[in-house]
Amino acid sequence: MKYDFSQIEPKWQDIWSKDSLYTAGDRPAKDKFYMLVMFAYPSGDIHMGHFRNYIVGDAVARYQMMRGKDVLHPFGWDAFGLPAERAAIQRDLHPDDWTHRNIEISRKTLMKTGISFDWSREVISCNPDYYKWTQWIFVQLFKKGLAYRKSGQVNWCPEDQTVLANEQVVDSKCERCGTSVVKRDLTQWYFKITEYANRLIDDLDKLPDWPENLKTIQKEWIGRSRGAEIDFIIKDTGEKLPVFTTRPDTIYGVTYMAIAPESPLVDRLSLDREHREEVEAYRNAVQMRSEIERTAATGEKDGVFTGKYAINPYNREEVQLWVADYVLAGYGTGAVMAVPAHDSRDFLFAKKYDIPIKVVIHPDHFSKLDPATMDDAYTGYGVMVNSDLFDGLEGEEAVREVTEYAERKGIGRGKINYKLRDWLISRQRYWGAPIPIIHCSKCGLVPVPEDELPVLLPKTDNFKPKGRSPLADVPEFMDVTCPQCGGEAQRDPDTMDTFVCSSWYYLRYIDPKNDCLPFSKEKAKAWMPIDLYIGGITHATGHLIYFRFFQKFLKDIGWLEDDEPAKALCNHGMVLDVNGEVMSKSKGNVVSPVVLMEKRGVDIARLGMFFTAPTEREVLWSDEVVVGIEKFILNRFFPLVKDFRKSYPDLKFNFKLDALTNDDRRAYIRLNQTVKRVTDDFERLQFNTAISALMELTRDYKPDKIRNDQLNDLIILKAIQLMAPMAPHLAEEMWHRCGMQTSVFRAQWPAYDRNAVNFETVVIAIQVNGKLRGEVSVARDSEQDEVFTAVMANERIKGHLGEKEVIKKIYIKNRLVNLVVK
RNA sequence: GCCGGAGUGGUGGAAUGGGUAGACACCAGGGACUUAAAAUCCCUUGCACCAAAAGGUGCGUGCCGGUUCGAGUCCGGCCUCCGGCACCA
Repeated sequence: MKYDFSQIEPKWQDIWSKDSLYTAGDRPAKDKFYMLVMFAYPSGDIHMGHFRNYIVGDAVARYQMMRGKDVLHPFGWDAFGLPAERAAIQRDLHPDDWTHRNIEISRKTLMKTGISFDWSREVISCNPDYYKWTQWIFVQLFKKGLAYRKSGQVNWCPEDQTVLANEQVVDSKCERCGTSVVKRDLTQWYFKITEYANRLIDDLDKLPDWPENLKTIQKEWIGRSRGAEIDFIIKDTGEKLPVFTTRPDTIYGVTYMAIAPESPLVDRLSLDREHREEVEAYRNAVQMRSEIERTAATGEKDGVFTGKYAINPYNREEVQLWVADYVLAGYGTGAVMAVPAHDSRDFLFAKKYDIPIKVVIHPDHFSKLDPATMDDAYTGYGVMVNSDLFDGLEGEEAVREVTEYAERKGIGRGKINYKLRDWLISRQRYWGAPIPIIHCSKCGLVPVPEDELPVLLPKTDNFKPKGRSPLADVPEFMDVTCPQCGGEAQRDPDTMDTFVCSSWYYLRYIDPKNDCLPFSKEKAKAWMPIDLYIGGITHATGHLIYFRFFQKFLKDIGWLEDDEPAKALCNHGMVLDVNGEVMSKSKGNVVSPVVLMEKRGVDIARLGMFFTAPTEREVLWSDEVVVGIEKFILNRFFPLVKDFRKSYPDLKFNFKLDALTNDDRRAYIRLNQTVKRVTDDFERLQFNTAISALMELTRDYKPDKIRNDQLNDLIILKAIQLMAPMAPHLAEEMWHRCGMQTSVFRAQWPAYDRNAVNFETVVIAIQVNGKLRGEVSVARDSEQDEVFTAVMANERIKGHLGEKEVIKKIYIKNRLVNLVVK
């Protein structure tokens, strides 16, 4: 019996499409399930990693469909951005042409995989009907003061000739091209994501179905720390010098202060000539150092004395004011109070420059620290000493008291700081959504009126990167009149980071054709939140934070109801080559799913992927992975249809166990066990074990022993249903060969008969002193006494017991017996 | 350095609330069918040892200890690998 996938697959794909099997309604009529897979870059045809991502989503979508849910399972293209633009330039094509052409190719490939995407909702982020709303969201952010311009040091990629967000810089290199980034002083657009830092951390607790490790990564990235800001005073100028500290309880141990070299504070110090020269020389030297050199935490600390002093507001003590490389300009206030006795970095620095070390915390009431013998700082909490009226206070209480004192005296305040920086979203590239702002010399920054959106990206030949925005050299784009005063004005020449486009696509899917709104609130209310979101962990600190931020913002301005966009998140493992290496074009080790699909069929490829490892684990892919599963499908599973007896049983019927022969009863119980196992496995996305359960069912199914025709047919039909989410074409074909008229995906997911998941007899393990010594077969749920009688009759057990005394008997029903002997 | 996660046969992996470790596969070996091969089917397959055999014994989930009648699973201490953060005051 031949499984002719090349004929079967297109046949069903065609029928499913004609029957609109995957088309979701505007509002779900019953229980809904929003199944989302990550937005795809159309920078090349799809590869094994995409394939894996999408088949997992597909299996879930189909399973939920069969469970009777209304399923929304959309797909779309993250079509703006560097990868697409770079690919286009390499081929000497316009990004617009190349992107759309490539989407065509990739879409065709995807359609061949039979994935249940609702293509009627496809979204392409570089099309004006989409980026109109990306711009609309920008305007909303701008109106709330959450989109703003500021100047400062930014990361610049010399290769891509554009600025990058913090999240796009990995190990001081451009995440995309690997070029070392440099710092530049530029005025750029930012989204004030820091405003949401607290909620972005706290709301993680509302997400029990997100992976723990991902939540930890996000928490650390946002990096919340609680402490206090304390105002020191610069002697002579009298200027306030606020510093952030998590340890106000060490305030009396401050022996110097340090300012970041880049900090503008340094310029305002009015240094004497000698010190000014030294400080400037130091600042220049620091500028020359590479980012890597500077951030190597193990590296030497160095700095230069400014000749100035700062006054500690608690004890009026004057301490030296230094400029030091280890202080970061971008965190806190760009200056620190240094407590060498209780901070390791300050300790190293003080040792190097012979600055006093003053102990103000003792670990407890009995031990004392001696600065002369310390070889590192003591950084734990302890008892405050040498601290005036605070002496004797301990730990967090000490922190609280010192902070409250500052607030009372107006010399400081409690403060929470974050590592998270605002999100730099402007790019000096062509291929992105134009920033909808007009620069007017009279009115300043004026947002493009909403009824004039979108600001169309002109299809110019002037798109190559050159270090400044290509659009700046397109006068017909740049020159406009100011919407407020009507005077001559200029458009903003920058485009938005693609991560902006991909921060709200999940909402556009809900209402993809809406001309008047980004999406309808009612439809969003009906479909949101996303029930399961599947994608790689690579987006942990980027997209997966950004899209949570957008959700919260849109909720705040009344467009959404939930704090969080996605209830559950699944990170699938990577697909590597046989040697465990990442597949990449440059290495030439990319395995395309297309070749495999053409050779063995989509469903075999899918099952091979599912069977080889659980979803979250990485997979070393080779074609051998499909060998076992292919044999199973071709020789065992597909041929089940020829054993079908056309009795057409009611799929909801539960047999009475007494009415069945022994063999039939066993087969019936086996079936119900399998339904239960596969259902449980689907709930936790463990497709590998679902497949092995079906293999066992098939192995144990012996048609010549089954007397009851309805039972026989029930087994076959339910096995097909259980297989359907993973191997849709195969299952649909088998379903119809058994004479079923409607789609297997419209049939209800099998329920199991609760009275028939256990056999009447169980095999119980017999242990002596915890060691397995034999087995005994007894009736299910037997009482302790009967079981022990059987155990004691066992010859092998007798041998092990010998003359010894049984001092304890343990009986776990239906599992084991343990005899403790002496 | 800090924070997560993981270490199970030759390989991919099972074991879902402490309860028969190795399900289901791959690979390998043996056999059947065949003129032969492929395909297919059947058997063996954690390691070591004892036995002619039936079978039995010991060891075994990274290492060392603990709790328990019983530990892959819980606790403590290490080792290795992977991921994240990395001068964040």
